[in-house]
Amino acid sequence: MIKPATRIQEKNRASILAAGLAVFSQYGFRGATLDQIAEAAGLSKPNLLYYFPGKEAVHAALLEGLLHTWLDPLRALNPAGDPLAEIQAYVARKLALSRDYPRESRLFANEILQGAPRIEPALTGELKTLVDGKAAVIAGWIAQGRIAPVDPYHLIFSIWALTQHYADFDVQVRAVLGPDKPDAYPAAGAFLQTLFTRLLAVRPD
Amino acid sequence: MIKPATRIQEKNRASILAAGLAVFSQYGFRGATLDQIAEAAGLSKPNLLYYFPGKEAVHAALLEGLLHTWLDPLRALNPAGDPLAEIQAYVARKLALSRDYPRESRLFANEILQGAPRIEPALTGELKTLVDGKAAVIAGWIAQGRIAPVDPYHLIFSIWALTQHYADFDVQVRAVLGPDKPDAYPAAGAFLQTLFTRLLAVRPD
DNA sequence: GCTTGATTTGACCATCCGGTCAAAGCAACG
DNA sequence: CGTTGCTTTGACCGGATGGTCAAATCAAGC
Repeated sequence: MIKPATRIQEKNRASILAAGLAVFSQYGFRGATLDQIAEAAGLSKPNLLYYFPGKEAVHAALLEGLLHTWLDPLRALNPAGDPLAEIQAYVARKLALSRDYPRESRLFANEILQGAPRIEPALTGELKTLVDGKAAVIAGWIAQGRIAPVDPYHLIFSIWALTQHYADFDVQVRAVLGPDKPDAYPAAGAFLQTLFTRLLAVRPD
Repeated sequence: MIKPATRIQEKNRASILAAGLAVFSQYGFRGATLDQIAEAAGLSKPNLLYYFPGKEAVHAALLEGLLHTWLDPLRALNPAGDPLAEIQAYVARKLALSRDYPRESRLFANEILQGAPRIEPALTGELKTLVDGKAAVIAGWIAQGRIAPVDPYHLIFSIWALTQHYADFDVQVRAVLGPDKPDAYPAAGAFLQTLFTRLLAVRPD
């Protein structure tokens, strides 16, 4: 019963989502206008509304696709791996996400900042479940003495905060570092590796 | 030549700013409406516009007052103090700011997220100057071997990111921790103290 | 080339929103 | 009480914005 979605449909839906990402992430939901999105997508406004029933729907489609991508790096944390290496790899993946998909990060940040009116259910559901699971894994590592003791939840928060900061507060980072340092990410990566090593490495004594 | 601002003027201006803070921090600049702000302030819209020339002016007044408050904790970093204690105290002050003034934090975050269209000059000016100065102080401490070597700029970024996260992403933090843990700040404070101690303490060897 | 269904669009609508204005209310002071 | 200047407001305006609709265009199969 599902219509098989022609070539042209896929193409237009894709460019609308791409345009929506660009516009929503820069101006926020209310700040974005359908005309802006339509123009960025190379379509007329009524034509855009032929593919999505409304502004809300474009935004919702973006957020839905986003959450998965965003949680994948955490999902990949392997309980059977070496604890410190696993966490370092997670940090690196998350930082790469900030570097490569800053607009997605800002779209997400905008949503949370406004109180997550559209994805609150996903936070208390999917997100919490996943984090609870991984926090238990980390707590296990700590109990085994394989990493230094820390609150697993706040450890995860710290990874989110530190990595997303470089995407969400990009303008500020750039302003402080000055124009000669156009790319903060190499130094950021090195810093974060140092930070989490010193935080988590079991002291040799 | 300056009019001495009556009691009633001060009161109304104050309640407009309070209302503006509440509304702007929740909905962003474009998402906020003058009617909302006026109602929250207990005034009619034209009456609000009698005290401020426009929406922009209310927002600007809020941001202006904000930057000073926001930078004070960093300004108080004392070059003559004990390095680790100074940084820990800075972290504590900044975290207290997130706890006590979350709306101010979100207002600022909103502005930066949108590309800082209204306070970019302050970022490249006042902010950068202050950070450059304090980064030099930290670099001095490192050169003297009084704290472990780290990139001073990214150290400062990490303090901002970690403390502001608890205000800006409050909804997410709450969603993950669940309803039984209504106040994340005590645990957050302890976690951050541990983190920065392990990051910066000079290893006894 | 004709039919059919998918796609596109110009014109239009209702609502919201920032902002104006003239007039009304009101407090203070002579 | 009357005047003066500060404060408040109902009514209104113009432009932006989300969304609709009927008609036009186009693509594909026959």
